[in-house]
Amino acid sequence: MSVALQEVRPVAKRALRTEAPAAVSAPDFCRTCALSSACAMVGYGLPELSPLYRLMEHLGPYRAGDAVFHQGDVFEAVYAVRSGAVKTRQLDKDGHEHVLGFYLPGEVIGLDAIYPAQFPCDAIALEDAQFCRFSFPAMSLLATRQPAVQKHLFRLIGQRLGMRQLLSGDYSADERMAAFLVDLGDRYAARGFSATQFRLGMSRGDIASYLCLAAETVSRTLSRFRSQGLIVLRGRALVLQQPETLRALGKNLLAD
Amino acid sequence: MSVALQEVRPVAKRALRTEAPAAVSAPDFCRTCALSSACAMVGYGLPELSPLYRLMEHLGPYRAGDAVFHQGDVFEAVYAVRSGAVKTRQLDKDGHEHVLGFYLPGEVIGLDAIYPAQFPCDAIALEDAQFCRFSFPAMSLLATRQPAVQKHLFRLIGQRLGMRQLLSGDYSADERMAAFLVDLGDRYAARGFSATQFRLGMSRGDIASYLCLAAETVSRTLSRFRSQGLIVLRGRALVLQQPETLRALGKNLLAD
DNA sequence: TTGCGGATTTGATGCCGGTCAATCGCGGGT
DNA sequence: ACCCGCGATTGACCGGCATCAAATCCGCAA
Repeated sequence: MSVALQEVRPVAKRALRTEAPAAVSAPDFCRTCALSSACAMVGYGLPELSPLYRLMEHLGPYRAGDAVFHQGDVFEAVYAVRSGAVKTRQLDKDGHEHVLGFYLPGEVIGLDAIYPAQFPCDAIALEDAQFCRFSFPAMSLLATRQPAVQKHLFRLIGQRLGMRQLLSGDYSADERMAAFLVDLGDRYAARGFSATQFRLGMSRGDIASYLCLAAETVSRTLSRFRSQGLIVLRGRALVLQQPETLRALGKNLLAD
Repeated sequence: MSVALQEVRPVAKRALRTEAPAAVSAPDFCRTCALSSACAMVGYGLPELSPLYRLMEHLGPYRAGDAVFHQGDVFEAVYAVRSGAVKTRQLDKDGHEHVLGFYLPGEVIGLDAIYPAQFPCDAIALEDAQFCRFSFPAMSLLATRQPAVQKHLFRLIGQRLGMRQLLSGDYSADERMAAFLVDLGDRYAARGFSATQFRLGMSRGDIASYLCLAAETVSRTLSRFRSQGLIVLRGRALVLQQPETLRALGKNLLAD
């Protein structure tokens, strides 16, 4: 069975180095990264950008359970996932965990720390993972010189905002679960993987926290989806058998 | 009894006109506006900004129930509330309304439309209201030349993002309601009004939709808060009698 | 002032999903 | 291969909030 999350690793090993501006031969990973446009601005021989050459650096590998940054850390950079999978989570004042999001290769973590300039959450690797770290001051500066980068940043932030708004409605467990699965599939597809076969990198408890449900409800809902033939599920390996039925179920939570 | 929302109107009538760059005599309203820094960049005699003189224009007055913009409209501008109060709402694919937010004088609407460049919601005046409209392309351009404006924009967007994340947790009706009241008070205070005495400009149904509760639950919760001495409520006129108790109740939903 | 319609409050009832608890299954380490 | 332990599943039960319904309040206009 396909294991999408793991297929990324070999590719990521030959990812772009800022010191080696191998423009044309940028690896597959970078082509699908959400920050590729900012990245492309670096190392393409624009003299006025030379102070920004150190905009990006590589981080990792991290092991499952490691934190990339912690709640309360000063915000100095955003992170693009190069390989692996990550969750962000908040500990509330009573110590309860709330998962804010999951991030796949090519996606960007940390944008919600712009205000108030410190991270509102921990970022925890769900499996072995690597990252590209982008200094945010440097990126802001780049944005003032390259309107395309500024536009891209606005876009990335706005995207997260829209997603959050949807999740804050009052929806049933079925709607949330269906939308979650379809959204994951769509995001895998956007990064070049299968939209219907992938591995859930996170525990049932993480999913539950993200969707504001109990872990038992997640489990029950998935079991029912399976008995209805909507999905095939063995452990964390998932196949969406009827993605359009699921999409219809979650339509109010999905953009478009 | 103090009626904060209405006290804004007389002030707003002498608000800044772009055609009359009366720098020093900017009225009280502009001093507390969330976009004042961007506004201040305009009309302060910086020659290189001359093409941006038309960045801002006045809109209104609108009547209660009027829409400032509609779901699906192309995103070309953001709007600062000059007077009155506004809600933004989304109609889902089944036609059910979901209130996304309420906006007081000095606050900014429309930032969540940056991506995908169209408004995800209607903006509806809750009472008579006036606005300042800021062309977003012009403001983006200004941001590339004035890093302070760019920073401010990032900050405003990030602020909304943080607020959304909180509301998407699973909290009880009491927590949501208490946090809602305290947040409103804090926001009035930030704009120079009383933090403990104000008028609820929106219906119970609007509050319910915003907090993902039923209107009856909102009513019952408020009644209980009243019987516990936490608030005094007559119709839509509200006094927070024990703001710190309320703040403690809603602590997990409130920033800081 | 009176009368109307919508908003709000209050009550009765039911359901979805949370909680508690027991069992099962799988993966890792020895 | 065999445990061991945590994650996942399944069942039983319960509670908070939605829903349905009815009464009351309030603003507005004639």
